Amino acid sequence: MEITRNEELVLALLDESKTPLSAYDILDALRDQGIRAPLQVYRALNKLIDKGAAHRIESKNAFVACSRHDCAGHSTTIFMLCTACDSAEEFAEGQITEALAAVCESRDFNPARTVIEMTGLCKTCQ
Amino acid sequence: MEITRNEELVLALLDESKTPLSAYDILDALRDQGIRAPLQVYRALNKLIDKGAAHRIESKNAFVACSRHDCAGHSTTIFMLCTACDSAEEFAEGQITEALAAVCESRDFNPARTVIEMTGLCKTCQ
DNA sequence: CTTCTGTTTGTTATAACATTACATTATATT
DNA sequence: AATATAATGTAATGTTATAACAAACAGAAG
Repeated sequence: MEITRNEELVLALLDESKTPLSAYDILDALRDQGIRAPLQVYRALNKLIDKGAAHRIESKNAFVACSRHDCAGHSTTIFMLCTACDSAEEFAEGQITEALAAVCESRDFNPARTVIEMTGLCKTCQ
Repeated sequence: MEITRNEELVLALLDESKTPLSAYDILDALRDQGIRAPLQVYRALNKLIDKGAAHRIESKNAFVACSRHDCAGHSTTIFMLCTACDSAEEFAEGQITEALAAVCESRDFNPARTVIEMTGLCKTCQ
């Protein structure tokens, strides 16, 4: 799957950023480079998310580049979001992925997407 | 802690509803009963959430009544959200709560709030 | 009872986030 | 070149959430 110019711009920006960016942050940052409307940003973000190259942080309405190899893979992503420095640390944890899978099994739920987000203070900020 | 009139209206509506409601759904439903502006709804919702009487579903920007005794208690709430019937099933699972606590411990993260939401097909709909 | 204080309420306006609809351009295949 | 498909641009609009301020209310202190 090819990456388009707009996707490339958005992904590069997310990659450089130390914190999650809102769609409108992205729009503002890329006006020079020809991004003029929200839709251009949302389209690029959605494609990137489909490809596993970016994630949406639901509890912030914001977006980050995927920090792992390629999150299309099948373990559940967990985010630790710091309210002080606004950092977003991404990781996976086999035990939790499995525990959730077991719960779905036992309750006959067929999950398409799982969101795990913890908000609080990171190591540095507490 | 007293419950105010607006909180009562909003909570009663959420309690009756089989599915999560957006703030504007609530606003529309309660116009007759004197709710006229978004802020009245958001204020009530925030209070209810603080009291553990309601939850916000981050991945839907919607709200539900707490279906358990009183979620101020300290296990993490998990939601299973069905994309077909729009149901939201709430529950807790000790193993997952503990596994997340362990991860926080090991990474020196101090969590204030944890969101776990699984979106997919419920038992009935799949 | 009345003054003070803090909380809840109401209202308007506006900010922040996201999508619909439609016209256009690019690409790739036949 | 003709056609089909995907990507892009633009304007308008829809949806979600908060800021700022004024007013009403309730309880405590004098």
